[in-house]
Amino acid sequence: MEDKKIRVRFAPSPTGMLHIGGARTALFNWLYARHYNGTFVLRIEDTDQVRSTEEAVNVILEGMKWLGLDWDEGPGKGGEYGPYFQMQRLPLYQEFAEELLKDEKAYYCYCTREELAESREKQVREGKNPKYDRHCLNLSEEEKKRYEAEGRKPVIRLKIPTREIAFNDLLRGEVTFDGGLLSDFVIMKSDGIPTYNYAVVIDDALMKITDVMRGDDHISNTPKQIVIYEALGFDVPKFAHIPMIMGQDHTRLSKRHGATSVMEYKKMGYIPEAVVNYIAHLSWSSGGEREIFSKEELIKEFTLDKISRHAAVFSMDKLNWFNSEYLKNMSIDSLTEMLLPFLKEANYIEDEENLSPEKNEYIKEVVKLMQGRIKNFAQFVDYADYFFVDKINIDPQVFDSVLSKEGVAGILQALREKLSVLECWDEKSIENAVREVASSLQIKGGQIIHPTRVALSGKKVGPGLFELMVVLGQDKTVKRLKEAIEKIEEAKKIGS
RNA sequence: GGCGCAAUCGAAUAGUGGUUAAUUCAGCUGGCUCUCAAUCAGCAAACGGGGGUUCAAUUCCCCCUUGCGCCA
Repeated sequence: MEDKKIRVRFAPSPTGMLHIGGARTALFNWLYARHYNGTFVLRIEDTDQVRSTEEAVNVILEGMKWLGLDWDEGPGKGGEYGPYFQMQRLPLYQEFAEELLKDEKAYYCYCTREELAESREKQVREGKNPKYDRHCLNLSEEEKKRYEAEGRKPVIRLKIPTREIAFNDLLRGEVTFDGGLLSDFVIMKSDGIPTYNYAVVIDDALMKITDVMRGDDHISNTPKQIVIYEALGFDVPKFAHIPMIMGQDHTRLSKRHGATSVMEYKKMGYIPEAVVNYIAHLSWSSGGEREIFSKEELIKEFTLDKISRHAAVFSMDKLNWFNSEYLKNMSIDSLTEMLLPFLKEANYIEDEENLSPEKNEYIKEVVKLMQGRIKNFAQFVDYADYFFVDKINIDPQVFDSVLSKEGVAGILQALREKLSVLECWDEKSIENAVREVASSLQIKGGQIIHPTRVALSGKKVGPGLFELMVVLGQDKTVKRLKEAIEKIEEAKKIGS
């Protein structure tokens, strides 16, 4: 059985976004399947009818696709163990529940919420650990009829054996639980919908899943599931419980920690390969010192023994580092192409499909200046705005600290005069011109360069000034110098 | 509350029964430079506590603590 082909699955609930933790679980399963030439199944656990939406299903599929995690069986793919949506598998759960009832491994329970609460309170009062009191375990047919006549709808509970339940976790070794402490939990609700722990077993068993890799928040669910596997005579799969991902404050990752949905990273302009590369390194490492790996390399390197057992903290800093590494190593052409949707979104360009060759060339020049300076595309939009808008925005604080200094207007004026008649608009000529102005005014280069940068870009930081001016062009440079001078004069008037 | 899982610099990970406990990110200092970024050089920074086992424990075992999770 060791050489049986590996089958793993990712089984998200479509109740929201595909979040970072889910994506990492999906990734580990995917890497594991690809490494061992196994099968990666995607199953949608949509039995939570209140919270599940079709929209959320699409968002999850979209996220998986964006990350490049393709599934062999599942939505849109089919497969011989379908359907892959739990709500389409309801008859299956019913069928096996009946088998359990017949074998007396499960039983109908008619207890009401109130009765259960009362029993629980009583047990707590007596200092016991509350669990279902098995009131309905041996109901006679008459008692059942009487309850039904009262209009009660039964649930189905599983009979938990009083013995030790153990399993061998691939990452943690043997984990044991005392079955006597477990309650006879509900497997089928009164509306015919299976509960999580039950449905997951039926599906994993019928889908012939060999290795269940999931978050370690499921460790405590595992003994319950094992009871079902055994009650039904199914092969128990291997389990590997991977550590969870926490936020900076070491609590479960949630909206409070900023972006937790993978699609938000797309929106912010992260590269999917970088995101994959980073989340692969949460609780996993190659063992060596290299951290940058392509997907193919990750597949090659990925094995269970390199997964650590403790929770990892998500770090935006590290993600940013991964992303800028990818950014730095990308060609200007592909970088530009990936950037276009963001420029469109920001209204910097009209139509990303039909760009004029000149405009395209211009964007590439800007990209050259910004590559190595940005962590993601959203930041590009922010840092490079002045290349795309007509009127630049100068932060009042920046204006005060740089442009309203004594003598700045005169400096910019001198520079404007020089540059407006400059014959040759290349980096060298511009630099010469700027330095000449500086020396004729007997000031240092920096004293002219810094205010000029603010005048042209509205920012104190950015690319080298001369290359910036080359890309911006002579007309705009001169125009913005003029506008800055006017602004300074205006501010003075108001001030005095 | 019961049960379970975990524990190495701020973060992610290496690592070993005897080591100067390593690397990356972040931080700090300096070089380069018109700023920022990049880059280069350097600095700082950790084995949660207590018992064992052992000549020796960060490493193996137990307890505690703390964190997280599941159930209630």
